[in-house]
Amino acid sequence: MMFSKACEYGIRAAVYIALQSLEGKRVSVAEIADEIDSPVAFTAKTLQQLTRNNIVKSIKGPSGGFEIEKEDMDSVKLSMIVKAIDGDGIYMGCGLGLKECNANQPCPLHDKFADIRSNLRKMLTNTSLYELATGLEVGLTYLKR
Amino acid sequence: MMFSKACEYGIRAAVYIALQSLEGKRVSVAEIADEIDSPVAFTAKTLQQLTRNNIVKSIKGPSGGFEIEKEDMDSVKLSMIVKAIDGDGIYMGCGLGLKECNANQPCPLHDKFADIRSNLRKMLTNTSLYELATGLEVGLTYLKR
DNA sequence: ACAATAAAAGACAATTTTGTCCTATTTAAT
DNA sequence: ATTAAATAGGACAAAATTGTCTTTTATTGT
Repeated sequence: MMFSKACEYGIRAAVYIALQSLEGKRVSVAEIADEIDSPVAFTAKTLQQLTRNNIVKSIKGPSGGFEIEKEDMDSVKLSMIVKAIDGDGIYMGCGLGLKECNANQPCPLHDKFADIRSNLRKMLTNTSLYELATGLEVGLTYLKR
Repeated sequence: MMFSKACEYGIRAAVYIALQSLEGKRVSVAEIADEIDSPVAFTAKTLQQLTRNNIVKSIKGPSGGFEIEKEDMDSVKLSMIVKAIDGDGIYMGCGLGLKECNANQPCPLHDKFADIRSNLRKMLTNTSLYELATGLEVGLTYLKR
């Protein structure tokens, strides 16, 4: 709706990886896809984007899988995941798709959107994977259904 | 970015139609597409959706075209256009794509998104075509570039 | 009645997104 | 060294979105 499917899967996957990493567990794509209810192969592709962007760490071979260092969890923000997969158009681009839309030459929605996009940008840049993972850990939030 | 291309064109087209209707002018698809810088045939399709939803009025034949009654302009809200083309998922659905995401079983972003989506919904349901068209009329906003 | 004009409708094409499958590469364990 | 387990990468397929083109329908003006 707001993000692409790939981005939705990417965020859910990252949160699940973080959750498991908090408990010192490394997870496979198969397990991730199962736990976040997403297509395995497609999720694998999406995870590749995240590893290339150093958002999650992948280890090949037996007992390999995905993980996120505990000390990185706090510095990895949602905005980094979204940007890696969808780009920053959601919170940077014009709501009506104009190339040149700014305070000087605003589209009719420019001012109306300003606050919303600003809040969205702030939320995404301030929310860390750690925060999301701990919410899950405590059993307050869910990744499927 | 936020809306589909069809929806972007739809909004821009509706605003342009409203602007011209304010001056008592009826406009053709060709003129609309030219003025909002969009593909003609595709814009025509999108306009069909708006006419079916009684958001704009279309008149066939010579000196026909699209228009919006002045008295309707104020009651036509952005949310109606968006809903007619993209559905209401942007401001009603879950940010992470979960089917069942609510206060009881929230996704990790549910609370973080609550305000943003609520503001977006309010903005869309409160903003009328009249308001947008008059901004254009005064020369404060733009529909292309 | 006829010709011209404009939207409606439908078939088709291109592109992007979403998704699958097979092979290659890396690594751990025996 | 060999085998097995895991991600990486590439080719392909399906579906959705975006876009074009042609024909039909309605309406106006002559």
